[in-house]
Amino acid sequence: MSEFEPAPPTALLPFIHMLGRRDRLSDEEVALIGSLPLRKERFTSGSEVIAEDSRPGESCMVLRGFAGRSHYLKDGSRQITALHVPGDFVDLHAYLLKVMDHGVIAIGACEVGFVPYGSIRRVTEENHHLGRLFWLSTVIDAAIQRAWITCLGRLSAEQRMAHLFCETYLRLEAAGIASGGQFLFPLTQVQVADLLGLSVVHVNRRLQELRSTGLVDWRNGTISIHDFDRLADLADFDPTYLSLRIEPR
Amino acid sequence: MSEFEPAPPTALLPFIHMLGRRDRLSDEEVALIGSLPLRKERFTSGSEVIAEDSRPGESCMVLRGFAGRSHYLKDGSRQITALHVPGDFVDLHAYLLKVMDHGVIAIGACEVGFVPYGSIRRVTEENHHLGRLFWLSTVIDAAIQRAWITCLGRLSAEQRMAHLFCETYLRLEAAGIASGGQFLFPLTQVQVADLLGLSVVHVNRRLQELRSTGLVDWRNGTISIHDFDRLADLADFDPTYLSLRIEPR
DNA sequence: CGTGTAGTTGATAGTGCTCAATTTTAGTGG
DNA sequence: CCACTAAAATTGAGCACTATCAACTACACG
Repeated sequence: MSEFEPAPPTALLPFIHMLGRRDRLSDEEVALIGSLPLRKERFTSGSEVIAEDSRPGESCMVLRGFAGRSHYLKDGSRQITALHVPGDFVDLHAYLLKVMDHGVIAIGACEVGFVPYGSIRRVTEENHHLGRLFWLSTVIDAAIQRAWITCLGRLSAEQRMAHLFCETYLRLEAAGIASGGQFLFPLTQVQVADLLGLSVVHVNRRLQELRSTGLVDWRNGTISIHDFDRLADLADFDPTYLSLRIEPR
Repeated sequence: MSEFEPAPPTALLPFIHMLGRRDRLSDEEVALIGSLPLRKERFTSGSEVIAEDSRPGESCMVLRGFAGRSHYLKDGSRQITALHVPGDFVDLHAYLLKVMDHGVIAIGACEVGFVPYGSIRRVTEENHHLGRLFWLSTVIDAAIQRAWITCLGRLSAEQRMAHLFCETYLRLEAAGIASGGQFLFPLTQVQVADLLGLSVVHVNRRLQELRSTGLVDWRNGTISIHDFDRLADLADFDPTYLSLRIEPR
């Protein structure tokens, strides 16, 4: 980073880190991202960050902790359609969609930053490359969602859980906040059930089975992956869809 | 359309129609879309339009028929993660992702148009509004995928099928090629099973049940929805996620 | 020490899968 | 136009995976 550019706010580092794993960023671009006005807010687990069917005027980004996208059905059941980690510009989608087709909720304690649409527009029009990187971030979200569709459609409960653990680890690593196969994972089993389209009881039982393989453990809000390769193999996990390669975009 | 602008090629009308259901397009923008070079190609059912793991240099758009995104698993099973209808700019995603994390296949006989990345870049940089609309098209894809995640995670087999029928009808209507509750649907039951994450046998049995409700029928490659509202109610279908509203984007 | 949440266990039922066979439909060449 | 063939749709039987319901335990917090 040039000594003449001010350092971006610490809160934005995971986002910059995440983009930096996908393409080169110029100093000017880093500064431009740093210039985004950011309204920070904290949420307790389960609370609503953005309401379904609302029309927000800002997009939100996860700064610390986890957030998710939630869909409620008529019968009261719920599906969490995405899990977002620090650095994810979660609601860039609504910048274009205008109306929320889903809610955004905090999963575990979570700090979120809100960026007004006007600033997003200014930055993307001012710098085409950055505009494409913002676009890229939504398109990576879509790729992750496709992987989840395959996961829910064709994998067993045990495989789905293993897949979630593999993916979450790599994404946290890409955001620069996990290494050595360990990461904080402050979800309840109910939340994991809603992520994986399973019942809590079944999540509990398959988790015990996964533990007994020795490949991975999840206790007290921490996941430890003891053998990533074999876990990935079990889950049919192929990280291509995370686009973790530096490419000119 | 201004009498001084040349009409866009017929092949692009579904795309223009689809965008026109989401925002107003100026004559100039329609002309700019019409200026995109389009290499057309036909595919027979099941053939590969774009290979998984490849690095294409053009994005493809469905002109006629259906296309889908496919994921193959190690054990040979397959999940189709998206169904695309005429007007869908399917592989705008790869414009940013660079490497295909999935394949694109023809579902039924299908005509596809290929647009080189250079032209996409030119158009989106030349006209910021059109750039946002291209972005929007990928973000709507993502919204549809989220709805599918909920569908696979929380709905019964019968509901999933009903949901697919409701969604496909509205999308075809938005592309200007379906009305009156009827549309061509040249999929095999195997393909529907791979879309819904079910076995063929089960698709067949639930389909018979759906038929017996009288709400919908699917025979000889044609779907007839006899009571959309009740079918949508059965499927817990809410079209919000399709963004079928004209908004300044 | 009481209360609430999260995690765990048992028992039972249901939904959807697999395997295997049969019927129907569509396409092909004679 | 018919016989032949392959693909698609359908049916039956048995089984596996996952859900539901209802307790019960463990732990954190005031």
